[in-house]
Amino acid sequence: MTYNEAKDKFIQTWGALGTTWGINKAMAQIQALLFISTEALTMEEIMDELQISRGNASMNLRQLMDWGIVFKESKRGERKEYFTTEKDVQELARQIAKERSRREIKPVIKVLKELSDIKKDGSAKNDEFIKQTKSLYELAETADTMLEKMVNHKQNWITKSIFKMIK
Amino acid sequence: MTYNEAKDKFIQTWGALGTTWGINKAMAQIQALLFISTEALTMEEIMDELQISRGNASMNLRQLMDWGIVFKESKRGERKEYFTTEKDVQELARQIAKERSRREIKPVIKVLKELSDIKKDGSAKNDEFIKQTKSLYELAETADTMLEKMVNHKQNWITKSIFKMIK
DNA sequence: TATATATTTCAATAATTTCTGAAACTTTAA
DNA sequence: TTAAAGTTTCAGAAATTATTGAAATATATA
Repeated sequence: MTYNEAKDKFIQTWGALGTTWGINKAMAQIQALLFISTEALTMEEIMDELQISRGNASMNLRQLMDWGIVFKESKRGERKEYFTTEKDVQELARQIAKERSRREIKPVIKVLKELSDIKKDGSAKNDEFIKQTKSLYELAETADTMLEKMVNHKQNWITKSIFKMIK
Repeated sequence: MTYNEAKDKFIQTWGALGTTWGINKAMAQIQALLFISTEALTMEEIMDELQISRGNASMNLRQLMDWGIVFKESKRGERKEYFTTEKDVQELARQIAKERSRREIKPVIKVLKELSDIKKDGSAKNDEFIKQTKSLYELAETADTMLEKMVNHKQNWITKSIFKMIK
């Protein structure tokens, strides 16, 4: 496999993986491209490599920046902007975990708490509802707390704690 | 909030969460409905509760069964089938983790391994590609191994190991 | 200030995914 | 068998999501 074939396969694979996890293809592909690039790229270069439109590139770069995993760079004497991504996989994973927690998990936890707090009326279905939403709430809380610890832990936690985790 | 409002909100919230994680809304909602239900439901009841068509219900129930989180039950003397879901959240989480690993993570790990194995040619971009895909491969491997341990561990691992994990 | 360069926005369009409904199929029981 | 009840399949329709491209906006330089 040549470099270009490998590069292409990587970008395609990353885009497809993103899709199955609710992340739009272009967004995942832009990040993939930056991730293996030796230098920062311009929007023009990204559009060209991935064969996407200016608008698409612009919108997805903005989203990636909102996620905190892509950054703008200016080169002195140059008018246009250059883009890079977080290159450290641990940091990348942490940042993504942090954002997904903030955007998607935390709000759901809040709802689950509310819901499991409806008052008892003694009926079986009501009891079941409270029981089930409460246990879901507890699981989500625990999982999110774990994610949070991971997010706040700056050293490469994962390799260190894996065998400690389930003893 | 009345029981019915709460129930509705739960189903909606669960459907919406599914959507952001690449799971189709009806599928998530059917699972939610079964999860809080005191008894097994027929397809008819599911269609009626969620206002979805027969085809939709049938297809998504099949998928949920393929994921191993919804089961068919037959009641003696009754012709139609009844559906239930896994009621234990830990087991539910385990099963979902197991399937996502098998379907989505493992295949990507395989590709990453292949890609990080392309031969060196000394060029900077080639070196960078190998370095980056390799570190992604290693992260994915470690995370997946962790997931696997979780999956194979039958007791409520999460509450037990959380504080052990990051010390 | 005017001009060129670069970026963002957004309405229109395209692509993809989901859903419907009816026909085909299966199963049970009379 | 035949009929009735239940389920699956799938082509077409609907809904949702992603993408384009051009106008509007912003920014730097002469």
